[in-house]
Amino acid sequence: MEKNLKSRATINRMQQKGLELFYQKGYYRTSLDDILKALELSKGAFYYHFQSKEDFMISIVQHLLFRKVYSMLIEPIEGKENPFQSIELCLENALETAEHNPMDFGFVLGNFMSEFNGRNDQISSYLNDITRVWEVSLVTALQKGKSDGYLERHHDSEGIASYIMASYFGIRTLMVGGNPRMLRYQYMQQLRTYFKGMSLKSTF
Amino acid sequence: MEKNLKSRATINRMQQKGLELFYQKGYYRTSLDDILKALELSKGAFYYHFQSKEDFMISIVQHLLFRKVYSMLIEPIEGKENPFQSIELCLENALETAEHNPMDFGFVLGNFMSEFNGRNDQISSYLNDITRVWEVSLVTALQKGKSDGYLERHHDSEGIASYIMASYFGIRTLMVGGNPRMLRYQYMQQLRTYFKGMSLKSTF
DNA sequence: GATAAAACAGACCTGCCGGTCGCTTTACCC
DNA sequence: GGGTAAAGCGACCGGCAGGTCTGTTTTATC
Repeated sequence: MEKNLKSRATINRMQQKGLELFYQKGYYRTSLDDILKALELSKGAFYYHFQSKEDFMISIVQHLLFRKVYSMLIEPIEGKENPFQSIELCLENALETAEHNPMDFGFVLGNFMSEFNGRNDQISSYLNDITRVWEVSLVTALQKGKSDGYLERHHDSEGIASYIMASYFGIRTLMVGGNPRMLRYQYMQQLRTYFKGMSLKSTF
Repeated sequence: MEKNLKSRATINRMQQKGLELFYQKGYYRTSLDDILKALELSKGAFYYHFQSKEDFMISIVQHLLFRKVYSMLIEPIEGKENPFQSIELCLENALETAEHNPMDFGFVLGNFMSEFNGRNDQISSYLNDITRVWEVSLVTALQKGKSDGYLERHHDSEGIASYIMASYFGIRTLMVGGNPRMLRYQYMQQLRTYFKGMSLKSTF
């Protein structure tokens, strides 16, 4: 294998397993040895590719985590006609995936945010960047919805976006300890009620 | 001072400072030495009163944390007439307190839930107990609201309660990294919109 | 003021964690 | 196929964490 390719492959394996274990056990409770043992790699290999555990985490956030959030929550609503319908479908899918995941520990982004908030400003900052991209995507969809006549102009797109995000963050936390199936159903039902009150064209 | 009283006083000081630091830095990142140093107490004192760090945390959850959640989120809505109005006011107050707290790290209960979910079943269980008490209180208020003609009977009280809780969990997470003042305003605005769609007697 | 229990002090143990460093192996190039 | 740099190895280090244990101080009781 080409050297550069091998390097990238190793880095990728480390990031993948790192995200997996950090998500499962939390960043601070997961040691590098845990990750390296699972990959059958050594400390030397790790510190050849990364400067520190923190640097490693940042690379995971910026690459893997961002892509994960993007493909799951942002991309599915980009450029769609009806914002309410597309957001609803997108969240429904996200919750369904979580529900059927026997190893679900909540919303990755949300977990990391509460783990790093106030503890590590740099990582928090990168996590907030992702949140902001999601927010922008929701606001854009809602604004477009106004142009296309799905939503009255007087509504606050930013406010709606924040509310949607907050509710999703929260329901994912609740789903871990509660009945995921029921909570997903209840959540979608209430989200529809919420949307219905603002929607012009009744597609419900 | 009477012995038993002194014991209780020390235990209380430990729990208070423990909750404070666990909230600020997280449970796993806070060492017993951190807590004991802040209190000018020794390991001997700690292990005289508690069996382990975990035992200590459980006592904090069951006593301090429960009371905190109860007085802030449950008691204010108990026995009130208009459920929407009382819930709205209660959450408004909670968010305002958070907003003006320069050392805000999010919703205590939510942070602990995402820290312990999947890592420590026992503590998670106690945290979920608190969540459930909150849920029951919301459902009760909503059911009473149906009797008193504030809410149509066909609405799903449990679903509404879950949705309210989820949104609060989430907005508190977002407030740490974002603009708390704006987020609080947006949240309350959207909560009112959500309630408005279900409310019979228009008190808004 | 002697006594016994309660309350606390703090040195110490063991294990782990992030990080270092000198060395070996692997892959490419001429 | 020997040289060279990338890639990887793993023993080791210092620090700190939870927890133990022995000894000391405080407090109530007689």
